Amino acid sequence: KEGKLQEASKLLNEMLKKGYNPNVITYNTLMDGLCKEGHLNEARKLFYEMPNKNVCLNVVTFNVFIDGLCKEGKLDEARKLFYEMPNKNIRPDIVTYSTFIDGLSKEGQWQEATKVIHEMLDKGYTPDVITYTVLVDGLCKEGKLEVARKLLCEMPKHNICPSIITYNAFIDGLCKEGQLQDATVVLHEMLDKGYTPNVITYNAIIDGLCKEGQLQEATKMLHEMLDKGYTPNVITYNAFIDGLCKEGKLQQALGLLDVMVQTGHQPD
RNA sequence: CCUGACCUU
Repeated sequence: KEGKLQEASKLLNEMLKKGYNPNVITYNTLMDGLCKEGHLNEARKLFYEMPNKNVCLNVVTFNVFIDGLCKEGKLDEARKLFYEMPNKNIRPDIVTYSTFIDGLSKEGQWQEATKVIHEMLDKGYTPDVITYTVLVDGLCKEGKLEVARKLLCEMPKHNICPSIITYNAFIDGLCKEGQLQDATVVLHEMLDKGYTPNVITYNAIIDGLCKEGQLQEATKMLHEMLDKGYTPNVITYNAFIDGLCKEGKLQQALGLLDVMVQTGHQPD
């Protein structure tokens, strides 16, 4: 989690040499780190080496690797693994389903995603807040805002509380469709229900406003954010700078770049 | 002791 994968890999080799037996958790932990640092090939090597070292793969091994593959755009390989799991006597769990459905929806494979969702429900798995969020986000990005809204509203009926991330996904969807007034309505619904928005909530709205050319409104939002004690991040500034550039306000954009640097935010 | 969801270009 500190990104020191070389050191971690060295330790694994040392363990093997000294005759300690790494277990499935050792391998899963390392594979996850490797995937997240973009060393998918190294992770794959471990995945196929585990049986030779007499370590049994478990559902987390598959979950980690399927997620890594999806995030690197290797959906075909992820799919193969997903469908192979039953042959290895490993049942996909709710994490496997959410991970794979997220991967499919991010690649626009909505047909297959729907099939997998039905399989999941047929097998009696109960979607959790993350499964719902994956779906809300995917639907929003497909422009199916009303379906997403319906799902969001149904969650409490199934005793699942939307999280801040669920709301953020929906608010972002509304903003991207230009439904900014609705986005602020949802924001206030959130506040009424006692949720605390975060920088991502504000960024989604600021970006939406900037893209609509409502820069003065966006500025107001930024100040609301600051007043409430939230710190803008590099994405906040980027969204703003992009909005200013697209409105031809290059002087202001450059000015904001200065503010950014002076407030200790590293431009990327 | 390990795994899944949200924001800019």
